[in-house]
Amino acid sequence: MSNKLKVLIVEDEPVIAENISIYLDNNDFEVSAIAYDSEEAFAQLKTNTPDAAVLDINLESDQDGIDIAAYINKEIQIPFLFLTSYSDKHTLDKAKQVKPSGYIVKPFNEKTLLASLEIAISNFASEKNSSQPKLSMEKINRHLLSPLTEREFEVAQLAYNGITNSQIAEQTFISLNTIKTHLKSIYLKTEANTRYGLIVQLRQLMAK
Amino acid sequence: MSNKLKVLIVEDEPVIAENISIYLDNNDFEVSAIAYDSEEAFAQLKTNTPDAAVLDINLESDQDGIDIAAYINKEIQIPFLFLTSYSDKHTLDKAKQVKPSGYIVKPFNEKTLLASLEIAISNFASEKNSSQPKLSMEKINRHLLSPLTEREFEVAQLAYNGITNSQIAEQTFISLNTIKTHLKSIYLKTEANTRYGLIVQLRQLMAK
DNA sequence: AATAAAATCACCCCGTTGGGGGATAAGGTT
DNA sequence: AACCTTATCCCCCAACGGGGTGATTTTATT
Repeated sequence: MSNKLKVLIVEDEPVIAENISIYLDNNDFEVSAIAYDSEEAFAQLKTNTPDAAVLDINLESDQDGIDIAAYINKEIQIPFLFLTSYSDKHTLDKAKQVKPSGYIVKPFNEKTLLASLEIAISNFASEKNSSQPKLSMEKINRHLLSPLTEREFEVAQLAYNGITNSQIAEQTFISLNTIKTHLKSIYLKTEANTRYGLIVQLRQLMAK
Repeated sequence: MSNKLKVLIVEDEPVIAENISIYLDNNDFEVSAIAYDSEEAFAQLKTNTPDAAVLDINLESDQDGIDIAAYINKEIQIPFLFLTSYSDKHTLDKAKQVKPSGYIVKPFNEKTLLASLEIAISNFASEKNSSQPKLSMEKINRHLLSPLTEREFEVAQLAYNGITNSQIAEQTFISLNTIKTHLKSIYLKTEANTRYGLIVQLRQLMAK
């Protein structure tokens, strides 16, 4: 089995599509398919889901590349780049709405395409993993008048993951009473006064 | 006051830097500064913080563009692109670690630079706003055996924001008992059994 | 018009949680 | 040695939240 990353190319110009395909093939990517129109693109996305996509915006169908991108965001969730001749304000504004990983304007440096693809896939993967955005003690303490101590942070983390005081006590091999003591101190410092208030507070501090 | 977006250029080749600068200036960006080495880059980032940065990787200083990117991530938090001649595996792998918004290889299409900058800034802004990631009823229900009703979702949202049942009751003009009833139903459907368990659950469902 | 689903409300009970104290031991600093 | 912070633990108690059970009204849907 190959561990090459599969890329779908959506490009209505056969010559260009073929070029891209060959270039990707020669550089450690596997082209899962070339779609010359949106119908083919949707079909490929469903049945032969790639790891990423390179999308032309102007296609000779009623649905353009941005529609495909919207579909990807809603149903497939893979990173994608736009590769197009148009970079006027209107097109760009529409492109922004679907949050592409990159936007390359033709004529383009093929190395830019490769590099952008790699970065896009890498960023996307690390974002997925950070779905459980680990709390950073540094970051949180930066926003608190009085910083959390290590133990307190540890308890806060466990509470953040939605477990009860007894479970926290078990996992840390600390008495339940001590957990409560730590939590009291945490509440003082974070100005929270409920456990769920704390979770919300931590979420917000991490987002700053 | 100008509402143009300020961009810092870090590029050790004066000719190229100047070119980029002029091009950006002519296209609705304001070049906050050109830094020819990392020291200047750090200084500019601190004292004249831009909205985005274009970074060359290979600089003639001991610190390269990736170091600058790391600094940006840690201290400044703005989007940035790499614009460089090198796209070998090693450089790319190092670049991946700092999660650039884009990676453009020289020689480059200037329109690609512009478009990439716009997209980068737009994506970054919308990510920041999603710090308060609004819950999507669609997205959550997609992962539940039995979907939340509208009222239930509304209550879940309020709970997600860390307020008490009484406060939820006040805000929705519903009796406290009814809030509790809705919550019971929500717990059944989400398989949570505490309010904070629910918050964690919702966070995870939204991340999928 | 009949039926199902959703929304509204009530009461009881108990467990966890949160806030009030108070206390001792370990580690680091001056 | 004196001092401060951190970490550990205990008890009490009120309050909020979660679970059980039941019931009525409103809104869709057929």
